[in-house]
Amino acid sequence: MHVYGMEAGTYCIAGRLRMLARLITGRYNEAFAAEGVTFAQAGLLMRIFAQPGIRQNVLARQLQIEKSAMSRDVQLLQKNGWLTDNRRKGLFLTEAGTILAKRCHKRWKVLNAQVHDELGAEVVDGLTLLSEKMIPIP
Amino acid sequence: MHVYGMEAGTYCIAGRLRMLARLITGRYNEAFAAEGVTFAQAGLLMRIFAQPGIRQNVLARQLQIEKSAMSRDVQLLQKNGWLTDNRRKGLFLTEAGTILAKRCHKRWKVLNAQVHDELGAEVVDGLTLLSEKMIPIP
DNA sequence: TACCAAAAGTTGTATATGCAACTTTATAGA
DNA sequence: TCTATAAAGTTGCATATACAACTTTTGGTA
Repeated sequence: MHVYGMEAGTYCIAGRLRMLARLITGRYNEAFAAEGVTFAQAGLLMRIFAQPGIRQNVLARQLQIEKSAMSRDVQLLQKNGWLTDNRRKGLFLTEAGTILAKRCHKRWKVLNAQVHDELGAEVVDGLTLLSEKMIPIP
Repeated sequence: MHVYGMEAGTYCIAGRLRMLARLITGRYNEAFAAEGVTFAQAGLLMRIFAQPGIRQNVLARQLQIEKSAMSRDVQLLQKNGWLTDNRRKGLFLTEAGTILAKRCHKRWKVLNAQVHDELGAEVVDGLTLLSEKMIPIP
């Protein structure tokens, strides 16, 4: 077997996904940094805005993240005064949280369009379909 | 504005990518666990097999991970006796490392085909093209 | 109401990763 | 050869995440 026999085959799709995820996450984080939040925080704020009263476990399922990670993220939002203090009855934004969610949404729209262009509609649509297929209850 | 006005728009492509990356990474890790290595370690072993003498910084660029993360991953491989001890002259596999790389490659082939089927050729090809476009020097 | 089991949420621990500062190695030019 | 600079590699630190154990809440039933 010659030296390069394995080369063409050694990529892992997982690696590709992770690499792209890192790059794109960086872009989102840069954009949301202007609002003083991370990509993850902005995403949560926007989702809670859209689905007030949503439970952590539902969000965790939608976003496919650990409930423990969700718990900590939510605690952070509350510490910043963006959530009401009745967390365990469902998640609701405060005034400040609502304002911030709207500001994030504006930035999101611009950036998402950019990224959509860069990645190409096929890939994005493919990813979207996959996500929907893989999430039990969106 | 009604409550669900923002809902359709709150997903972030970054989130989709990260979610899928988590899911798929889990699959690879499960498969490689039978060889006692993680997905990341297996990937490195296979790449060093294919490109003996490669430098850490080149690998880091190819995989788009931090050079610091690469340094630590490489140290781990060496601690396990899979790399020769001339790390700074380029990376070379030991006998044990070579054997393991080949075993990993067998598993990789099976799993990659499975994942390829599940995700669909369009998405995988799309991701592959993107990766190649985004990596400065493959 | 009282109790039990399941679901939801929290916390501890280990590991992974990004960023920045630092050290070591390589390279070009006097 | 010697030196200055850049490149490569390492380490420290902060944060993110997975997994597991634990606590709290919920919902059904006697």
